[in-house]
Amino acid sequence: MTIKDIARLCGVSVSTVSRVLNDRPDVSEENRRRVLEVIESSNYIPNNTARDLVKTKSDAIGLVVRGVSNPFYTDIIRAVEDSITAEGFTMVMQQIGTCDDEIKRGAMMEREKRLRGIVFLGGRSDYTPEELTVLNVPFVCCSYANQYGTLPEGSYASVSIADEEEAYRAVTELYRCGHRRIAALVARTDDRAISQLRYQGYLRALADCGLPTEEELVIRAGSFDIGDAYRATAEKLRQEADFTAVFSIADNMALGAMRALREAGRRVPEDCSVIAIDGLTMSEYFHPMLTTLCQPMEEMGRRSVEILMDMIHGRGRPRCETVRTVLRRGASVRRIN
Amino acid sequence: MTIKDIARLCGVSVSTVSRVLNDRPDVSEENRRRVLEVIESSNYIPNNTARDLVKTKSDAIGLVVRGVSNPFYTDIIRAVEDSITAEGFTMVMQQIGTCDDEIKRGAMMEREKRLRGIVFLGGRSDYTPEELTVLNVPFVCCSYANQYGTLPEGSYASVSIADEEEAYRAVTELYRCGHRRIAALVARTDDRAISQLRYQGYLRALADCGLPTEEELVIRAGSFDIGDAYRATAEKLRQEADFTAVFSIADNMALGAMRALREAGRRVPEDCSVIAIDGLTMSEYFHPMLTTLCQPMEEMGRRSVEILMDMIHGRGRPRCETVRTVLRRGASVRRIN
DNA sequence: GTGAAAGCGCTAACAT
DNA sequence: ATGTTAGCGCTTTCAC
Repeated sequence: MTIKDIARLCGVSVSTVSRVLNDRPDVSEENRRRVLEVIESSNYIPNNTARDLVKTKSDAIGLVVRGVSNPFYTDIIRAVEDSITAEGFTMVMQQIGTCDDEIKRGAMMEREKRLRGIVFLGGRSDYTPEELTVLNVPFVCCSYANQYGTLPEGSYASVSIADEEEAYRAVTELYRCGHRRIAALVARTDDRAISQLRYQGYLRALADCGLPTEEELVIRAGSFDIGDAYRATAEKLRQEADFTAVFSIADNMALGAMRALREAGRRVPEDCSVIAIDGLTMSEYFHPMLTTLCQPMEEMGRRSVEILMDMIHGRGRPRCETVRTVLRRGASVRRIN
Repeated sequence: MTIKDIARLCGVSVSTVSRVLNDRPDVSEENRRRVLEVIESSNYIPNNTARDLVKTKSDAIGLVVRGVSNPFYTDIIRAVEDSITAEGFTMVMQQIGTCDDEIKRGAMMEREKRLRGIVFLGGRSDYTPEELTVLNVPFVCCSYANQYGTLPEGSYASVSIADEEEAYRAVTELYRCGHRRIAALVARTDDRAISQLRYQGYLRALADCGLPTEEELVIRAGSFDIGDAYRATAEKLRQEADFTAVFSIADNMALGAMRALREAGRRVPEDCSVIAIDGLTMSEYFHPMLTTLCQPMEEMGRRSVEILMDMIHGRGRPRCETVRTVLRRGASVRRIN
């Protein structure tokens, strides 16, 4: 069933049918009604492929997700998908490994799929202007930004929290509660992305509080995976590392750490406090409830798509939005002063 | 950059370039090399849209996810996406609400996107042959099956656990541990899908164990959402319902229930045991560790795509695979006999 | 082995 | 207001 068949069935030309299909005004009411009727009764659905071809563009937005093991992305993916669909576009999602280059993969998808835009979830924060030249459609970085300042103002879009500052805030919160031996649970300290940024916030907070930086206090999990965090924390505890609080760069990792603490006989928060950043729903159900800086995930997904749409429709330059976290006080942090 | 440009650059015809692009044998080695060279150096990527149009089919597999709030789907979505990409196809994902009709949405997508196949995640279990006629491409039901037997053998494909039986198994496990007052935490009892099937398994188990069915023992959450499960359980506890164990139809819901129990002053498992079905990674990190029947999620996603590929490539009829769960004993169930 | 040409289903001038 | 027609970029006969 093609547009031709509909045209024949209605006794009109294909252009008339096409006009009805695209809600053009220049069709007589009578013809419009007839065409609509036939379309309805024949169950006709236009071939998007043909439409895309002639318009030399599709209705697809690519979502490139880097690092699959973080449940933090789940809610964002949902919000992104919802928004994209609500805007009349289609989401094509592709996951890539932590070692893959999201820009290259995005560029591939862009051309193969004739994408109209791309949302990157969880990428590096230090793109160079040169490597971005392969991208010819608007894109927006969701949940991370160019926080190393390697890109000129206005040349890219992002929606994220201020990772370094929020980490700083979390750590000083522990300091205010009297903690002086504060450990950091990180994925890596050199990923040029979220983990490194939050680690830097941790370091700055320690410095500002007049606390020394010690390798003993850094728990390196290697990834954002809950199991890795659990094992790394367990190992650190086995070495009898001395700390009264843990700042985890992610909720997910904090939950792994809490199990390790528990199994090592250290109660949270009596023997060790835990604070994290992310605000997973799940964290509210743990015992003790995790104290965490909540990212507005639904909003972040939504805003990302809004910015992308503005760019696609030529409304304004790319812009970077920084959203604030909200401290959700659970019961995993104890005052000790 | 189109195929024409490449042809011109190489001094050959578009057909020759097309042949090279599609790995046809009938091209001279010399031409092939030249074309490949130019393609490489010019960064040319074929327009998939045009290819799809002429082949009257795309490389897209649709993933229709129904009910967004269940973290159980996360891992499956990942496995499905990985497998689809590995097979050289593209995943187009669409989420739909619990009230939407997945078959209708699938049919829409099928035609708009020229899908080659569809994976349904979380649908009803009682399709009629008639309503499936709108689907003209192979599809596979992932994580649920036609367990009401409304479809003729060999007319659909699925990968799932035997929901009713696994629920039966979970409940009898509680019985064996001495529990006689066993509550069921369900989403609904009439959704013609997973919740109802597992509830039926619960009922059968009670009957076989000679235990009466009581409304007092049914906690109706209305959805699979953790918050709904938490609230429903809290409400049931406020009514001082009398039970020593809870069978939750999903891990996620069990975690909500455990918080409600804790807040009501009931310790798990000392005062109340909890068992569930799903096997979320997260459940291993809760305290007490949740005892649950684990579904092989990664395998389920992978197998679904394998079956779909077989159907797309005309290898064999649709088939239904039932996978077994594995009991992961946590610490949430206590023997009381 | 290679090229010319006819479409795939649709949109968008352009003509009427 | 409506119809005619030329492509969009590619694959695939069908000649040569």
